[in-house]
Amino acid sequence: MKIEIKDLIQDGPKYVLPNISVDSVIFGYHEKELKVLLQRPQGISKWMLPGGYVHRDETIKQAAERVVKNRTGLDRLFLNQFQSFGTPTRTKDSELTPALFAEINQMELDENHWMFDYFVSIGFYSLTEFSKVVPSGEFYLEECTWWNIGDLPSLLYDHQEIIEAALKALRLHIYHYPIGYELLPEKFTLPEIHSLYETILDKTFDSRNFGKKLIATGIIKKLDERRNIGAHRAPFLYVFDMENYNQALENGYALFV
Amino acid sequence: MKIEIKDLIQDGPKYVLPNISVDSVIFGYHEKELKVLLQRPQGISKWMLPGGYVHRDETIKQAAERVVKNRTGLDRLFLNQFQSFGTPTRTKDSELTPALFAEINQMELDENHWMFDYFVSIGFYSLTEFSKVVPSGEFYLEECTWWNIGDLPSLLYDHQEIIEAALKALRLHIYHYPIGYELLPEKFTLPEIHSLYETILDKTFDSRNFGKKLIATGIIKKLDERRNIGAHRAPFLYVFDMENYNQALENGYALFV
DNA sequence: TCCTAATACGTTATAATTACGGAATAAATA
DNA sequence: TATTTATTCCGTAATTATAACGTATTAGGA
Repeated sequence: MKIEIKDLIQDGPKYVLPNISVDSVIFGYHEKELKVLLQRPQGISKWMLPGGYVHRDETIKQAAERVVKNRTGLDRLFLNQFQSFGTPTRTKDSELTPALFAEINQMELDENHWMFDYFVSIGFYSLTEFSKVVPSGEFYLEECTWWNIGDLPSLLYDHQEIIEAALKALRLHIYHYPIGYELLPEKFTLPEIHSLYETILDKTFDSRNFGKKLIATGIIKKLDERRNIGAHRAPFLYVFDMENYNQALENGYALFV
Repeated sequence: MKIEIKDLIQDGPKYVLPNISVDSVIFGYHEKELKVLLQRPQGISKWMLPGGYVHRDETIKQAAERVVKNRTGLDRLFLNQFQSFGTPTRTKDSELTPALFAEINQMELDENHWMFDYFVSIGFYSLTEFSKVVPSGEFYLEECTWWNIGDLPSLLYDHQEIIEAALKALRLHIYHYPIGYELLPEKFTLPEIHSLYETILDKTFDSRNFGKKLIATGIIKKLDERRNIGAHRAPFLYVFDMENYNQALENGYALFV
């Protein structure tokens, strides 16, 4: 169900749950850089996470999926709830006031408008294949682009804190569950998946030991093909063994200690 | 701030956030059994987790602390947010209907009463020292007691699922962070903390190796005292080294692989 | 043909973990 | 007083996992 923005502003709680939002930290991986998708609303200098309200007929996870799909176009997602944020003042900001919001939307709205109330936000993070994503905003957004994780702009509300918590959760996740299926092409090389892990964890691993351990887990299978990478020895291609991969997602495993 | 129940039922959203609740899984440990504190409302056959609403001037964590304090009397708590639950139908129950609720409270209230709307619940779990707790209900509760984790009664809503998720989160937590400070007496023996870990993880550990490893982490210190346990060799007493313990809470550590 | 930079494969040294033998101890019992 | 029993406590050997590193292979380019 698509809700008209004017209706939403005026009668929000008729369509969505008041005082609850979902915010998504969308991670992308590209050329050995970990990135986050951020958006900037009209008339505001600060950036924020893609977020939205929960429709009365959907689950919180479906709400997060809808938000991510609107920004990335992707719906086959690795999506993970990691933490909820609830402090009475977390969405107060001196720049983004009800008055400014009213002016931008050319409407009258009072100080206690429902959108400026105490909001508890459920945080999700997702990992997406950077190259498949077409960042797209909505009419109320001026920009929607990727930012390197190490070089973020000034953020609205407590969104800096949310990103940090998401990154921490992602890194903890990697120690127990495999990743890569959503981030790498179907066929990939050992150095590619090696770089992926190094980038996300911001650590280096001995490539010889890394490959040995990863193969030992059984989650990847070697193919009888190589990829031509130009002026160097052609590396073998691998694919994920989805049976073992999914089992590791279910039961967990330890790739590093 | 204490809110009168009649006011809450009639004008809830004036005092608390609508559509949001906090539910607490309160774990207790006693005689090698892991227990959960549950309550049963008047006129209902099913049991439920202690839960409550979020006051407009408190954080979600403070709300959870208030709930736990009301049920256990304890305020020095190990309290951990682990997951939020949000499905439109999660708080529909054929037994606990608005009509029954109205009858119990001797009030008129319609089908769409705010308390029976779609609620998103933020789940917290806490570990408490069983012996210090005095389970106490409120006037609308008929019972409030401990249940063994392996032998739970029939539960209201999705509370069975919430308990399972809490236990999973607790067990994952133990692999990375120390526990015991809230659960054991100030001075405890190696066999005592050994049993605690075995009970919570539902696994056995070699007592000789367990002790060696735990001492090696530096989070406990041996005293020059023994505890008289009757007909057997008196075990040495230990205390937590709070500096190392808190550092392990901050940075994490691996006691088991 | 040789050089360079990357992948691929293997071996060894070190560290961590697990398994287990057996002494010490406190109190009840014969 | 000696024996039994259940438990704590200390140490060591065997096994396994991890980390460190050496070197062969291979593609393109100088």
